[in-house]
Amino acid sequence: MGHSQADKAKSRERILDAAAVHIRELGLDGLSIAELMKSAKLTHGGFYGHFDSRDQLISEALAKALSEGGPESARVGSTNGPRTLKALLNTYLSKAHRDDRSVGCAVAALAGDVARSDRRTREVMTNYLSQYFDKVAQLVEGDHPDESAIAIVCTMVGAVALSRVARDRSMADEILRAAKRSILDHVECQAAEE
Amino acid sequence: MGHSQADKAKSRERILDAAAVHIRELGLDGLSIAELMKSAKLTHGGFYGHFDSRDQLISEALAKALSEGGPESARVGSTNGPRTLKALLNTYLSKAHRDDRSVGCAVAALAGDVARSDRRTREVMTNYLSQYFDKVAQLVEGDHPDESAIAIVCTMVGAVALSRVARDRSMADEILRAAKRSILDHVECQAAEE
DNA sequence: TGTACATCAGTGAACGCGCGTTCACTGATGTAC
DNA sequence: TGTACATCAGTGAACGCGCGTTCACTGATGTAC
Repeated sequence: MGHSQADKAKSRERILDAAAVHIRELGLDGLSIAELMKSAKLTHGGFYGHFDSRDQLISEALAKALSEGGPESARVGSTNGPRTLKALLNTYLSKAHRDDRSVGCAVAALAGDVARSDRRTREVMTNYLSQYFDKVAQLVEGDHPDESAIAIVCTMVGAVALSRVARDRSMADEILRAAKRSILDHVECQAAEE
Repeated sequence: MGHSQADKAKSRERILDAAAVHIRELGLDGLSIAELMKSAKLTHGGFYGHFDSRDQLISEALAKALSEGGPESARVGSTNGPRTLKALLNTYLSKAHRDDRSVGCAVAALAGDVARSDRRTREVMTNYLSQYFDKVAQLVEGDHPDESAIAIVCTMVGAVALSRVARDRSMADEILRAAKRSILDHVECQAAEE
């Protein structure tokens, strides 16, 4: 085994990447360090050379998962993020996003888990939400863009979460469709008011 | 110890009541049978006299939690449930509902957990959602009450979940307020259109 | 260039612990005479 | 009414297991001469 700083940093990155996937698939409680280290092609004992504790890993993995965003979905405002509300909704409220939790939006997958978690983990998602609201606000017009943006994000997150619950395929699809239509109706309706 | 059927049924009910609270507080993974039985004033060995397995308990406890609804919130259409959309939102999107998960809406608390759960557990929440959408649809007017109702429920659930994540109190409150205002604006705006 | 040594990322056995589950037992109650 | 027995809800010790965490060790690489 080598021991350059660069190699160690790469291992840490590999663990974190795997963890960001694991938590979205299995939930915060579902991640096991032994399984995680297998995914990163390492033995479980090595974990504590990179992280102080499971809790620290979780909060860092959540940050990583959030930064990956979703299927281009959450990366609003980034260079290649969606430029319109409609484009955002088309990716965020897509069947592809619903069906692949492992690379999707961590808010939709983990909000319930994070609400029960420790201070640091909640802070990570809180900070992300705050920025995310702002970015979505830039995509909406009307008298209260900030208020609208918050409500739109609530609808988006709720829709993906509920669509993943529904065992009935047509109901699951209908949830995504209804949320998208309703959000677009809302902004059009408000625009017409002026 | 007695052994009448009535006594046994009462014990089972006590376990189920406690479980419905535990899962909302701790998540589906957070419930421990030993802790649960302590809450029900029994020893943990007795559990299997009432349930076949932890999984069976979870799906029944979820049904129980859902039927309890929330702080009068989810019991739309029941005798003492809210009669208007505004009344529903005032209870569902209240600080009291956000701050007491243990008796609140199980969808807001557990949608993410249930999405990762077994078939039976997902079915329980799916069936509940289907009925809930219908009940909310009865409270909205406009051209597409079903579609609107689904989107409204997504917004409500998302808002409570995100408000529970936010560590910043004012941000948490703002999420509830924005969701409420936005939903009411939406229905008014659509009504004005006609 | 070649050898001797120091470094330290990663290994894998071991730890105590709490989990879900099983089961032989207890003892209060209901039933039979 | 009083005694003997059957029932069975609940008890509590025990099970194997996987968890998070620790630690003495390994062995490939970098450095010194």
